[in-house]
Parts: sequence; structure tokens; C-alpha cells
Amino acid sequence: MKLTFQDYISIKIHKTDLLLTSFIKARFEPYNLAPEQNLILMLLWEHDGLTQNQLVEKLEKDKTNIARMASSLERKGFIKRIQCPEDRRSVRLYLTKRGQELGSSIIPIAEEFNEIVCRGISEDELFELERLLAKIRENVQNSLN
Amino acid sequence: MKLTFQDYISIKIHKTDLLLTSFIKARFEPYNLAPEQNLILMLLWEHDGLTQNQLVEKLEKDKTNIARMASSLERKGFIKRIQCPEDRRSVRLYLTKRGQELGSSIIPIAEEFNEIVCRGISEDELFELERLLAKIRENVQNSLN
DNA sequence: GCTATTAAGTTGTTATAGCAACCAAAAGGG
DNA sequence: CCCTTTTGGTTGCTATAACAACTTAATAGC
Repeated sequence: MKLTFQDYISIKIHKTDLLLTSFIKARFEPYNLAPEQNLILMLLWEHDGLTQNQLVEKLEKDKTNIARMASSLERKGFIKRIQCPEDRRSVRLYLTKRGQELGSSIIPIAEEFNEIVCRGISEDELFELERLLAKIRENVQNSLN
Repeated sequence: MKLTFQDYISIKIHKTDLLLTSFIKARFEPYNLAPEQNLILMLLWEHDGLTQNQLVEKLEKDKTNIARMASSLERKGFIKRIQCPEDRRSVRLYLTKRGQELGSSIIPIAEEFNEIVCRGISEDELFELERLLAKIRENVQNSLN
């Protein structure tokens, strides 16, 4: 039995990720909200007025990506970006009324999404899946050194 | 125990995918080869002269992505794109000498990459991981209807 | 207090991904 | 044989991701 690159676990993870992303993207589409930008709103709904840098740390994303997502969220009218008076390098993100209201529509969709994804998968299986993904990340990170 | 969106399995799959992608990207960097473009070359090394449309089917990617990756591979001098005489709509991709030679450097890296990723994971665990990922894809696809 | 370093954001570039609209060639139906 | 439909590719646009280079503001060392 020949193992082609198509069988590589990394390819399967990638394809799964793409499918998940396009699925949630379609669900959010009616609200003019992109999936990753949603993560920023999720954090702002919990705690309004975070700086971009705080979002970089919480979401573990590149600062350039956060900046562009924030800029897009502002263009769409979901947030306002205000320069922080205590540290004028920083920018704080504040929800607009529209941004606040969006939560009541989006959060149920996110929860339903997670429910659909996990359907028919037991707690133990889910833990095992998470454990194996963590093992893979660990393998990669170890070989970076 | 509160479940925040950060705990969603989809987020963990996404982060794992990003880490895998950036890892293999760094490995291929010295050869001026991007990870997804590598998949096209992998198929051409097995069977030179495939059309873009055949690659679309084999890689299950959008035709626009294949077209742009092919165009990039041509700019980099790894392939030539030749209009198919039998069907003048089609474009066949042919490896250049450089493209052919690249295989002997790249294939071992891809195999080592897979070995690193799977390190410390048993056959059974790997199957279980693949099974659960397939289950998730199935869940998503079922709810698309 | 001045200078060197660090930190927060921005801009530019490349790669990936997906959608819509389009063009040209091929295939089908009468 | 002509007209309609389908098919293979391209172009344009948006979103995500990562890296490099840059600006400005804050901080540290002296």
C-alpha cells in the first residue's frame, strides 16, 4: 500500500480546516461578518475596549492581521478605533451600537456551529482528538529548535 | 467549567493547520517553493503534462487557485504552460528541467515532514485521528443540505 | 536629560482560498 | 449547420496569514 502525499495527516487537517472555515463563513455571511473578524468581536463582547496588542496576545495572531481585521470591522461599522490617551502608541477597539447588537445573532450561530461539528463525537473522542492535535503541534514546535 | 470559543475544536484544528503550514513553508523556502504549489509539482513528478483542470480535480481546489499557483510556478521557472492542441481551452503543465530536478530535494523533505508530524503517534492513534477528522467533515457536509 | 532600545501599529508583498463575472472553445440539439 | 449550453481558464475582489521594513511613542541606561 503506497502512501502518497494525499494521505499525509497534514493534508487531511488542512482540508478539514478549509471545510470548517467555509462553513462558518457562509453562516456569518448574512451579517457581513468574516469568521476571523468574529473572534475579535467575541473578545470585545466579553470585554469592550481592548487594545489591538491585547488581541494579538489573546488570539495569537500577527499584529498586521489584527490591524487589518480591526480596520475592516471599523469600515463595516461594528467598532470604533480610538487612540489610547495613556499610551499614544496603542489603539483601543470599542464596539458601536451595531457591533454590540450583533452578539445576540452571532453567538447562537457560533454555538450551533460547534454543536454541528461535534455531533456524534463523544467527550472521550473529542479529548483524544484534542490530545492528538496538541501532540502534532508539540512535534512541530520541538523540531523548530 | 465555561466553554469559550477558544476551546472550540474548530479553533484548535485551525491553529494546528496554521502551524503545520508555516513549518513546511519554512522548510521549502530555500527552494523558493510554496507549500501548495508543491502539491502541483508532486502530481507532475508522478505524471507530467496534466491539465489545470485535472489538477483541480485531483487537488480539490478552486480553478482560480490552480491557475494562479500554476502561473507562479511558471514565473519561478519550474513549469511551462502549453495550450493543448486537441482542446484549445485546456492548458497542460510541463515540468522544466529545473522543475524535474527539484523533486530529488523536495520529496525527502516532504517525507521527513510527515515523519516529524507523526512522531510518537501510533498507527491506531493516527487512524483514530483521521476517523474523527472525517467525521467532522461529514457532519459539516451533512448540514450543508 | 539624552540616547539607545523596545513596543504598538501601519504599509507593502507573497501565498492561499473562495466567489462572481467573464471569454473562448467545444459539445449538443434541433 | 446554426444556436444554445457546457467547459476550461482568466481577472477582479475579499479575507486570511506571515514576514520585512518603517514610524512614532514610550522606556531604559547612563
